[in-house]
Amino acid sequence: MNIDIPALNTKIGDKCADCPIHHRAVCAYCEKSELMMLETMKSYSNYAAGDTIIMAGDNMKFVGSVVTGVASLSQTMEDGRRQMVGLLLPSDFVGRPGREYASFDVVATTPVTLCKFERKPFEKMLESTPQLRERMLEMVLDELDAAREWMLLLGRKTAREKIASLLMIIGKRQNSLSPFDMNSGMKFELSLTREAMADYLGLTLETVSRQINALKKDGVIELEKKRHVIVKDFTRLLDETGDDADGGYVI
Amino acid sequence: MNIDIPALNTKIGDKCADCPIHHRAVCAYCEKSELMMLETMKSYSNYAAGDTIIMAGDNMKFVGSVVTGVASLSQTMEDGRRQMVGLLLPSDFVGRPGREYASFDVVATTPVTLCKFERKPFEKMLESTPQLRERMLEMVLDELDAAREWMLLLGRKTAREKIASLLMIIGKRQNSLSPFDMNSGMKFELSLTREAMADYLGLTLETVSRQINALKKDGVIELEKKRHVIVKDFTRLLDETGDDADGGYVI
DNA sequence: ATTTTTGTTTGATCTAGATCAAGGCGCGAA
DNA sequence: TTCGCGCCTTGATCTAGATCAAACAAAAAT
Repeated sequence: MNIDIPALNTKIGDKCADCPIHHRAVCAYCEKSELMMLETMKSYSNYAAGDTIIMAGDNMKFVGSVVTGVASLSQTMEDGRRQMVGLLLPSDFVGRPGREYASFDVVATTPVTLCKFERKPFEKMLESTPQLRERMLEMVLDELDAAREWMLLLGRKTAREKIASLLMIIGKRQNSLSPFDMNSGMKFELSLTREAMADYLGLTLETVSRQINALKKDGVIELEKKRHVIVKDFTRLLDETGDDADGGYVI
Repeated sequence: MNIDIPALNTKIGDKCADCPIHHRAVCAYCEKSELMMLETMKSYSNYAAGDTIIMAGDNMKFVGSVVTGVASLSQTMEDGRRQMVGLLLPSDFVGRPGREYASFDVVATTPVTLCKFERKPFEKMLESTPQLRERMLEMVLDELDAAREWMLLLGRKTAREKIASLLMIIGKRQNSLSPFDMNSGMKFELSLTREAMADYLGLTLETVSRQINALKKDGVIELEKKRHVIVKDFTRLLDETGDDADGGYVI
């Protein structure tokens, strides 16, 4: 078997024919689902907000990608301290080919639809499809870079910088914006609770609340309905992240 | 070209015939160096402590692996705040096939010998050698897991837990120990300055100094010559990390 | 052998963010 | 329409770790 899969080169923002989502990676194969179905046994699952999709230590039966909703990748210490180590938005890949057991919890933050493939058949496909493996490697390298950016945030940024960075990342991602447009404002839904944000940023929920309201008071953002953010002053928000003006934020 | 490279399955601790180091990944190809030399143009470089090996933004001319010494992967903010995002010990891979530019600084912490391959030929080899790509993917997945473990440390651990975790990681790695032996003590060289440790842990050097001396006073470790650590009570140190007794620390 | 330089310890003080403690504000259920 | 329950806000207080400031130790450099 050696099928040419042009969709492998799918970039963020391209649409996949089958799934109504922005695919950047693996689920791009859905386009070939008639072909792949046979051996990958694709299926969809829905999860309610708060559901644990995968627990650390679980035997990983499937890999897949997020179709709708937001899930989080997190770690919990025995005494309850929790750290989110990844945010899974639509098009993000879930699971690890070649890994028998999960290292982290995957929890649905909002209602989530997942597009699943059984792991074993997927791994077989991976073996026979060099482009897929290549794409996989590229994807994981991106994740690694993102994780390392996040380490800077966790280790060295102030609470305000952390919040600004989070807003930038989610806003940009949701608006599928390149690093250089939008000098005007942007508007997006922040589908995380204050607690989830705190777990992501290594803060307490009280500090998150205070900092968000401080940014509001300072006229950098506006809030409507608590979860809808309007960035009034984009350049200012970027400043507040503490990052170099040019770089990064392409997650 | 389709050479079988059994060394690809080299595990941590196995010796490579050519380089006098423990290879777990790519440099395992040195075993095949006669064959590969032609197109990969392997070479060695030495760096003094403090030398910048690669700067963020540099055009990456090579990939390679650390043969001797310790290097660090780090990020610096405009105002000088620095966060280490990875520690490169002997056998660790440096660089990113498929990436034109470096995302992070690589700095020699101690004198370092690097085994280098030009990136382009290496990438070509990667294309023609599926096992190599597979190995590469596995390696990057490990790094990603390690980065995420570190995110928990940075976001949620106390200063004391951070120090204990660092000592565990370096000690275990240097002694090539599996997670289950050594109920007695262990001894190792801690080749990082207090400042480097601080940059790694998201602390100040004063706090690092105080916490190390606190662990000494509490009888968990002993110090000889400032950079040589003797872990007196291994179980105790493990406790102090805050981690589950069983898990992880296989970097 | 003596001066620099570079790294480490230790103390005193300060502060960002944590912790503790009420209230408030939707919103779905009854 | 009111009750209850998840979120969110806001205030008061506390504290781990940062910051500031010396002095000390060990290794280079002269």
